[in-house]
Amino acid sequence: MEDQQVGSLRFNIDFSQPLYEQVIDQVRSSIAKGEIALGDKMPSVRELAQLLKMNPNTVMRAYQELERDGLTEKRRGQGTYVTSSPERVQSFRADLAARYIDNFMEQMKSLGLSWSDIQQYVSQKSNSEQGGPQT
Amino acid sequence: MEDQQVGSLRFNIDFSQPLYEQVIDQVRSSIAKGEIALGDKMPSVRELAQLLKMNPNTVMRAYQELERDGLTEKRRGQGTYVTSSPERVQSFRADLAARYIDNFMEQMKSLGLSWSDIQQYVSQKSNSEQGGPQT
DNA sequence: TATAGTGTATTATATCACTTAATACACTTA
DNA sequence: TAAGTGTATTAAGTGATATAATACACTATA
Repeated sequence: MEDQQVGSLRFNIDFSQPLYEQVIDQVRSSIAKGEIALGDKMPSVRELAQLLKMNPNTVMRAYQELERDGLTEKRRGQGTYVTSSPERVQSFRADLAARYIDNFMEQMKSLGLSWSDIQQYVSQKSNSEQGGPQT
Repeated sequence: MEDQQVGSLRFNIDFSQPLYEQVIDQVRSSIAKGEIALGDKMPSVRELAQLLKMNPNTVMRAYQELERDGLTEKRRGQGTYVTSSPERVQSFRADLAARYIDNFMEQMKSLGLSWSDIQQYVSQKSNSEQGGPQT
């Protein structure tokens, strides 16, 4: 429930998922939404570990996956930086979106629901809320 | 990869998820799609365990959650049966669909994607395949 | 009344993912 | 030289998952 802030990064950590996955997801999201700028310096492993009250190894694990995804770059002795390449962010975003969508379509298929069923549900939902499904 | 069949139930078990979750998901799906009829007898705990090469306790765990969901009923000394109530199946299906959809919308939001972005992706995908996104 | 087949409960054990802890090393900057 | 980077290693603890071996109460049936 408690939000943690470090630089332009926000974190909201709970116990519903592995800690390293939550760090990955929330950094990803910040980059995808442009909340943290390309080329920006990330908090150091130790600094983030202390802030989020977790072990440096746990943060390391998250940082390593972010680098594998091409979203961050490491510079020896200097630190971790958000990639400066908008293309990498874009392609990662597209890949991840495709994965999410495919997974979702599988779930709908397992319930025997069609795409029009889904559209109907979403349009109902967006009418009962303000602003609709757009971010 | 190997499909297992017992009565009108099909199972495809791998090691990507906990075994009991896979049993739950696949029985749910069979009921939601009407592949197994309302009121039908389910395989016994021991029978399914032997077929799927897992421990009876693991199958039991799955069966208990299916009953909690209202999708099955147990009769002492007789066995486990699919519920005879179409209403229960419908309401469960709606609940689960809502959960899936909300989760999906959260994922899209975390990537900064709008509902129209998603529709565009899905319509592209259904054009490059046969039959479209309907089941 | 036996017997076999139901679901259920218990106890023990094993494995694996996740997490923490403590420490050390190589590199870069100041 | 000192402080701050990422990284690697070893050890330990916890909880979820799964198996194994039994045992019990209930029901249908021969």
